[in-house]
Amino acid sequence: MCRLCGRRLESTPGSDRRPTSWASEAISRSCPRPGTPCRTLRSSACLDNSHPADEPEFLRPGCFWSAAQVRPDRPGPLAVAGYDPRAPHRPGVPDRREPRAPAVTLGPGSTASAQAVRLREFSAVGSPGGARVPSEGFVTSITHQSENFPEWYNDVVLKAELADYSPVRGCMIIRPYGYAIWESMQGELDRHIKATGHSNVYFPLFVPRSLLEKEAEHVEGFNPQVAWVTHAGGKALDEWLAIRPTSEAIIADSVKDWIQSYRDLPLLMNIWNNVVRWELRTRLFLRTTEFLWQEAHTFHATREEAEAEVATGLDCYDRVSEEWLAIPVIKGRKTDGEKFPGAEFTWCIEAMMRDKKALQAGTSHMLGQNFARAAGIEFLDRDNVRKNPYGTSWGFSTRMVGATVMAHGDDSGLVLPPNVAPVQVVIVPIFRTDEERAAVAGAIDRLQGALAETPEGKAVRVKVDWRDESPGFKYNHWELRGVPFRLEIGPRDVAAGQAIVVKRVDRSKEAVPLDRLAAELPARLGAYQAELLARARDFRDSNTHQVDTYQQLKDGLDGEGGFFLAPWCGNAKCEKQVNDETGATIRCIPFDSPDESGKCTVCGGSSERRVLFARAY
RNA sequence: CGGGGCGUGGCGCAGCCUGGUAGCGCACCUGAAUGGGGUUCAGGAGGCCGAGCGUUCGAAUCGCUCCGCCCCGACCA
Repeated sequence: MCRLCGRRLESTPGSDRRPTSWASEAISRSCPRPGTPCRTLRSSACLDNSHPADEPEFLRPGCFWSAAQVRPDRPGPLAVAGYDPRAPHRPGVPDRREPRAPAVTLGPGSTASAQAVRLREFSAVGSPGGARVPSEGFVTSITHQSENFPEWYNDVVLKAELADYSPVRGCMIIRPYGYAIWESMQGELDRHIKATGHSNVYFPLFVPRSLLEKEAEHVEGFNPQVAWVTHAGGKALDEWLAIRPTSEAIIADSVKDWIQSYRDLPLLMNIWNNVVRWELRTRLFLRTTEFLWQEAHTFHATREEAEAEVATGLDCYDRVSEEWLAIPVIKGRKTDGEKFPGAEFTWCIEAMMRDKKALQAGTSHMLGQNFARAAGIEFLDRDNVRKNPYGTSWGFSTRMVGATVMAHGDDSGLVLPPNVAPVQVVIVPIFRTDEERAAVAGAIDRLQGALAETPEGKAVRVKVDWRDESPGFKYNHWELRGVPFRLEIGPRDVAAGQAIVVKRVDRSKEAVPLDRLAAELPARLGAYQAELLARARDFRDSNTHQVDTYQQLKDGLDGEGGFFLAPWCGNAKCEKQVNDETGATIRCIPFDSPDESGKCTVCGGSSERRVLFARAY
């Protein structure tokens, strides 16, 4: 019922596609006054001209969002993302919203569930209400990894304040602490990209439909995931605008006038932006409807040069991943079934998370002449022949924040590599009286002064936690946030001229003289960074297995899990069978897997090398 | 889309059967003590009980309709 005019709002059949909760409400609550364009909204008012003053701000004519979300020319307003008007309607597509993690309270947890965990822990050590055994783990309201890894992940991302859910389904809000982590890896990758000769540029958010549809395989691959703007300025657009799912199409079109001669090549560009891909199933950072990333786009005169560029891109990712995020990766080539729509081939890096599942950490695509040809880009080569340039594109996204969480975290929360940690060292002062406080503060001031003038000039990101909370509370607070080192400085330490240095990753404690601490911290952070990488590499290697029969592969996947290197004949049918029957996919054909003749794990046909099978995110 | 369940302060829940204008824990604010692994005590602020319509003197509670969410299945990847 329209709350303004009282007309009944009727349900519209076929409203099973639900891009957002409120848009779906709009769809199913259209107000069918005959002959009157009617825009009905979540407020359950029918917003026709008779009561325009009540229109929500964001629905007034001229407002972009009103245009994007509502179609006045249809009884059921349909600006439906992922909706291909040419496709037959498919009923029965379910609403697959990722379940929200049970929201949680921060801080000293005593929510019901936290208490349940606490009770469980007490009973686990056999002394309900008795003294806690420190090594038995902390009282915490984070789900244990071994209990339910996805829930652990959600708990950590929310409680460490990396991100939050948004009012729009599938989208996320990146909070300051999470954004700082993103900025760190973004900065590092940007340095690599520039060092390899690329320039940052910007292209529009909107892609005219005709451009997106020029490359046939590309359209087909992306169409189901594209969000369309159908209205703007209060009226229907003659040509729909896609909200970019990626920018190949618009870039290829835009640069065609820039490239006339081989002298204009190579053209090496990079964009930092957001893209939208309508996902049915989303997870914070790992797969969101809108995400932030970098996409490099290059054009070259020769195939060889373009192929070298694909390697350059992958190399940037490999280095950022290993050197900055301490995540070891396996480089390889995607199978044809997994490659980018419109590419000739796709290279990738794959990483192992602590639940032994794989995560695609970055991809680099050889576009060949596909997009150039579709967009009509031609240049005159040395030999005075007009040719289409060869293109590449490569992308690295906020998903890597999730990868960092899942590659290093433990039951106490995040474990961050120092390079990306927004806070590398947290100092927790301990005192009772004002005199003690003053003494501790003095020691901390001197330490901070010394840190500011480290010989290497390398600033250490230090935070002193003076909040009026108990020390134990602060320990847990910063452990949850993955801070690599904690310094405890109390009266006893000031007297002894030392600080207690606690490593987050193994919680080891060590007394270090205050006068050496500042000089040593950078090296300790460096060692910590290396230790995390080594730890992750050990974990991955010890969970990577060679298997030769399908039975072994299935047993392995269902058993302890991990990565499985197995022979494959190259046939897509075998690939699909494994996926259908085990849920695993071929993550890549690793570059470092040696030539080795064998029999395909699935069909027994001849295989030239082993490929990497795993269940993946 | 089929079957089941659930919507009550920020979060987790009780109250509903047997209508009388809302309560608990955590989080939040204030004060004091405490402070070397999630510290106590005291005081305080915060809720049109998912929405609409009905029944009634009176609805969180009863009835109808709608909306949203979760689980299982099917579908998709």
